[in-house]
Formats: sequence, C-alpha cells, structure tokens
Amino acid sequence: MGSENDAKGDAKTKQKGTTLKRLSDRKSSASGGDVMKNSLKSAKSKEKKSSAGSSKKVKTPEVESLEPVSSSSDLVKSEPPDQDFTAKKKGLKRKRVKEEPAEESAQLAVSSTLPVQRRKRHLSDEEEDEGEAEKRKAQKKREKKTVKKEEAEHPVSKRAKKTREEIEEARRLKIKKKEEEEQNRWRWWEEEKYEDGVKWKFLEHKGPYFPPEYQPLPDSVNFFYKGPLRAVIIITGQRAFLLLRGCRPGEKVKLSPAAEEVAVFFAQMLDHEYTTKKVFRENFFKDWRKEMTPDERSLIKDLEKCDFSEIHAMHKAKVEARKNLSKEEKQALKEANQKIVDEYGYCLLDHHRERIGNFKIEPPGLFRGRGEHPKQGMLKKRIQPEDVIINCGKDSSTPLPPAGHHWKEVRHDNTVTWLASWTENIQGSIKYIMLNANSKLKGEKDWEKYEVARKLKSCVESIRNEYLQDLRSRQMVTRQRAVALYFIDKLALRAGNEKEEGETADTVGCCSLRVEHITLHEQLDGNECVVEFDFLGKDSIRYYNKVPVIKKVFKNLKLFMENKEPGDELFDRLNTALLNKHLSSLMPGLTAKVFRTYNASITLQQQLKELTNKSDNVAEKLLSYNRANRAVAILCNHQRAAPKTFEQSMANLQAKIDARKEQLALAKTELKQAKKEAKSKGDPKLQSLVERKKAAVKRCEEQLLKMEVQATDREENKQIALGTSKLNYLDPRISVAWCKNMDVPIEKIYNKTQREKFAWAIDMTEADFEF
DNA sequence: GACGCAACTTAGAATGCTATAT
DNA sequence: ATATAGCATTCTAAGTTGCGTC
Repeated sequence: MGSENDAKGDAKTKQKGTTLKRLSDRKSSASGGDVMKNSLKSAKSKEKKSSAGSSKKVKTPEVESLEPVSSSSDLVKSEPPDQDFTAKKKGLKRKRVKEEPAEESAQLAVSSTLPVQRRKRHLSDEEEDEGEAEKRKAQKKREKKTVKKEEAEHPVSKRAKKTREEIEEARRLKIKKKEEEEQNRWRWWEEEKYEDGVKWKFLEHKGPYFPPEYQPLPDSVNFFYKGPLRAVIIITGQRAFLLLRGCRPGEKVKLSPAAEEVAVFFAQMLDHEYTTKKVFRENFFKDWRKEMTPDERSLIKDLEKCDFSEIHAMHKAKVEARKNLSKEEKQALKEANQKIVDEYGYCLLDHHRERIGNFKIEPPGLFRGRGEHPKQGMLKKRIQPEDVIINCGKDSSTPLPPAGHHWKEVRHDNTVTWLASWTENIQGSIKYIMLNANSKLKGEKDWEKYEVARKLKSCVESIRNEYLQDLRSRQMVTRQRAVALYFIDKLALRAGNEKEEGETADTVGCCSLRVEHITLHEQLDGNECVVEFDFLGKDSIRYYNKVPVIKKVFKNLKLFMENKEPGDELFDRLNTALLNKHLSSLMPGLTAKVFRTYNASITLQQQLKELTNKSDNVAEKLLSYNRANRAVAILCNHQRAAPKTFEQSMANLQAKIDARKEQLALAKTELKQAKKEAKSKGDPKLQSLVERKKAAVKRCEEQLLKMEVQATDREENKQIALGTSKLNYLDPRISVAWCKNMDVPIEKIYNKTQREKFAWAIDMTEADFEF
C-alpha cells in the first residue's frame, strides 16, 4: 500500500512539473458557476442519469465469481449481431449516397435547372454576407473619415476618394474571384462513389518539393571549442604551472560541412527550452558526432565546451533581416513562393485540379518530440530523392526527380491516397504526401466519418445497455471491456494503443491506463464513487478529471486494481484490437474513436439548442456557439498553452470597455440634455438632434455589449483550443444548419479554409438537418 | 492473438500575415 | 507610418485502425 502511494505521488509531481498550468479549467468545471459550465454539466448529468437508471435495473453481481476466470477464451459471442447493423460496408456507402443527396438527385431528374438555381442561391447568400461585411467596413471607414474631417477641418479630398474607389474595385475583384472559385469547385458530393477500395482513376503530379541544399557558413561566422574558462595545472618536473586554458572564445574550429550543418541546427534552437534538456542534448551530441570527421570527433568530446554563439547570433540576425525587408523584397519573396506552390502544390486527380496538403519534403533538423520524448534532439536526416517513393497514375506522366537523382520507386497504386512517401529515420515510420483537406479524397472520408457517427446515434442506447450489463459478466475480459467502454463513452477517452517503451514519450489512452493513473474515492466533494484521473494523453497533454461513476464501475475498478502495483495495466486483459473487434460486431464501422466523434457532435447540437435564442443578436449568438464549441473542447480535453500575451490583451480589452462605458455615460447625459431642450423649445431641428443622440447611445451600447461578450469569450477560452474539435469532431452540418436557423452568416463560424474544407456540408445542408 | 507495418486522422506548436491601435 | 495582437496557415508529431503474417 505504502509503496503504491509513494509511487503515485512521484508520478504526479513529475507531471505537474510539465503541465501544471493547464489544469485549472477542468478542475473548475466540476463546480462551474457560469452558463457554459452549467450547461455542460447538464449535458453530462443527463448521461449520468441514464447510466444510473440502468445500473439500478442491473442488480449488482457477485465479485468473487469473477476471480477464478483465467485467460481462457472469451465467450462473449453470445449476443446476436444486430440485424440493422450487419449491412455490408458497401451497402452502407451506397445507402448514404442515396440518403443524403438523394433528394437532390431525384429533383435533378425532374428538373435539370434545379442545381443551377441552388448554386445561384448559394452564391447570392455569400455575396450578401460578404457585401454586408464590406458595407459595414466601408461605413466604419467613412465614419472615421468624417470624424477626421470634423476634427481637422481638412477636406480629405482626392486621395480619399481614390482609395475608396480602389477599395470598391478590390471588393468587386474579390467577389468575382470568389464566384469563379465557386464555379470551379468540384462538386464531388453529387457524384457516384467508386467501387470498393479504389481511390482514384487518374493521378498526376510533379513530385515533392525538396528543401534547399545546405549553405555553409561564411568565414566571418565561427564555431569555437573549449569555450568556458578553465584552470589547468600542469606539473613539469618540480614545477607547477597554472594555466588558464580555453578562455573565451576558445579555439576557432572550422567544421566540415556535414558537421557544421548539424551544429547550425542546434545553434538555431539555443533560445528554445529543448536545448536545456539533458535528453535532448545527449541525443543531439551523439548524433552530431556521427556526422563529424574522425578529426572533429577526436577533438569535440564535450557539448559543454562548444560555443555556438556566433552561429546563433547570425541566425537571429537573419531572422531580423528578413523581418526588415522592404515591401518590394517581401513581395518578390512572396511571388517566388507562390511560384513553387503553383508548380508543386497541385495535382490532377480524375480531371480535377486538387491542392496538395504537404507537398514539401520535411527539411532536416533536430527531432522535436513532445513531452519527455526519449528521442528528442536526435538528428532528423535530409531526405534524398533516392529515399522517396512516387505514387501516380499509370497513364500519367511520371514526375521527374531532381537533376542527377532518381526515385527510390515509382508505383501506381490507386487504392491509396498518397502521392509520395519516405521512411523517416527517427521512428522508422513512413511519411506521406497527401491532398489538402478541401480535396475530394479527404472530404469524402470526412463525410463518411460523420455518417458512421450518426449511425451510432441510432444504436448507442442499446450499446450502452449492453456494456452496463457486461459490467457484471463472469468473464474478466468482458468486465474490463465494459468499464473501458464506459470511460470511452462517458469521458471521450481515446482508445489507447500500447506503445513500445523507450521509443516514445510515456503517454496513455483508455486501454493502456495503468493503476497509477487513477485514484478511487468512495467520497469526494460530496459525491460518491469518484474516480480521479491523472495521466498524460496524446501529445503529453495532461488529463485531469474527477468523475463520479456508477457503483458497478467503481467496484470493478477496485477489483481490477487489486494486487497490482504502479506500472501495472489497469485493463490487463484488454487491448484496443479486442475492444474494436467487439465494437465492430455491434455495428459495422464502429470503433472506439467513433464515440469521440459522436459525443462531440451530439454535444454541440445539444448545447446549441440549449444556449441560443433566435432573438439574440449576432454577437450573443456567436458567444453561444463558442460556448457550445468549448463544451466539446473540454470534453475532448483539447488544451493549449495560455497565450503569452493573454494577461496584457485582457487588460487592454478591459481598458477599452471602461473607456466605452464612460463614453456611453456621456452620450446618455447629452441625450437627456437634448431631450430637455427639444421639449422646452419644440424646435424640429432639435428633434433631429435628439434622434441622432439616441442613435449614438444605441450604437455605444451595442459596441459595449460586443466588447463585453468578447471579453467573456476570451477569458473562458484561455487554455482551451477550439480549433481541433471544430476541424475534426464536429459534424459541419450541425453548424451550417444552426447558421441557417439563426440567420448567422457562415463566415462568422468558419474562415475561408474551413469553408473550403466543409464545402460539401455548406452546400448540401438545409436548416432542418439533424445530426 | 501477437506483432509489425501501412495508411490515414488528429494534434498543438511554430510561424506567417493582416487588420487595428497608437 | 509603425507596432503588435490575434487570427490563419504551416508543420510535423502522435495518435487510431486495418490488415497480413506467423
């Protein structure tokens, strides 16, 4: 017992050191006071209720009957697969294609003009939104200008007009471009799907873009060895000399290009915390020495004696210089970049030009693993064309390797989506060049993902009932699986594959939880059966949560932890393969991660329903949207480091709010004054003054409200990252439908990139969509 | 059924860019 | 005109899942 506690303490302090600051939000969510937290709670409590209800029905089984069950084969198979979900994958796909755009294709058959109409409507919507936004902007500018005019009595004549015209022109151009883009967009979601595993029929591209070769340092920038001041006593015969050796800047050492390049990698990172870490330094030094010539290796034996300061300074100067380039130079740079994008950034896939997501080969550098990664600092090697496999269509032109080089292989595999791949030297894993998120290949898969999650919605109740039953199974595996599933469903934990020790940072997910990652509390903060989670998950992000669970789960956990020590697996009979195999027997396509998608999306939908009122203004609606989004981000534990400038920017905003408040007070008194005068004198001119003052007050109030809303939003968002859930977990159709229902322009929710990624959803979703 | 590989999604940090405040 | 806050984009690490092999 004692030793277990000690170890637990150790583990915790270790984690606290790295991610302590990120904790507060999750902790407070249990006792939340504001709207967002309350509604999140209510969402959860509903879930809780349902599980509690079924647990009552399921009378507590006897634990002891479990014990003797050994590793003998599982007998779970008993329940018959649900007929509804045994449809073949292909069937599912076909059905989906028919279900969703079916209406449209049917209508298309009846009246071929419809798609055009729809496109028009779609366009005009956007135009309107855009137009409105532009108008507002223009108005703002005009306001500003009039103020200036009044102030300075300076007619801002021709120049202002000109710029206004220019703005107008730019606006028109923008809209035109947008229209064009819309016209050119590949509406793949209206097309038939390919059979089975075929991903494309034609694929042509230029191959990956390679980073520039290493440019050796100029002679004016040097590396020095034996930097730190050191006292050396030399005894010759009867005499002793005290020598000060290696005094700064030490010996100038001209490194071979290979060694120098790696030295530069390190020097460039000197301002980063990485370079202070022992593991990082050791790994770097070991790999650096491998790149040295024998002479260099025999000289340079201690990283502490290396002086990279000149190289570091040069790098900083370079960064600075780039920042200070003239407008023209920057423009030229940008154009050169664009040229590269134009040439390498696109491919031709089934007659459509598609953007490539990452067309650049990753440049060499020092490996930046997250958390306590045992391989951090290792040299990530330069990739040569000889390392790269090209994948393209048989009947397409093969990309040419850089002059004097050849590809490792050229293949024509249309069952995969990648254009090029290579094996990386740190973990030995394969890296791919694939399409952008707005491509057909990615979009279709995304759509499919949400369809599977929606399918789960229709059978999640029966699945929940089943795992609640399984909590009292005679089989240990089944019980462990049930508890794991309970966590995955209720807490949106990741599956948790086992990882090779020493190869990666020590992180876990559900199935790989160890006993030291949870603490059981019979009583805690007025709740019974509380499980305290504390572990590092993906990307070494800490998951800390205190969760009241149903009695049966709690009892099982106690049982699983019996006779185990820290380091032992909580679910020792379970792994992700087993879990997923079971899940896919319950519903085709069901895996652990579908629960995350499902729970994220359903939470968004519920929260949006709960939080937004039709009568709210747009700012309030957006706050509600963000809160709903935030509820999901908290559920999924999507965290970020609080922005460095957070406190400052918060203070700034507060100051602005205060200023506006004062202004409002002033406007109000002025209005009163004007009213008084108007009443007493009855002058119609004064009446219009009153109207103007009224408008001013109103405007002021609106702006104040907007800022206050913004402040609340930002405060609540301090350590929460909304982007990940928005991009990967929330069915975009929920958001699109909400926008339509609430008269919120889609641009307020999704930026350009996101609108491109979710073009399929924006196009096909009606206001009555339900996840 | 354990294992390892391949392919793909999900993730936060770093960097770049732009609108806005000063 | 310039600085900078904050959003957008890029980058690539770190997961999940399915499949073939033994």
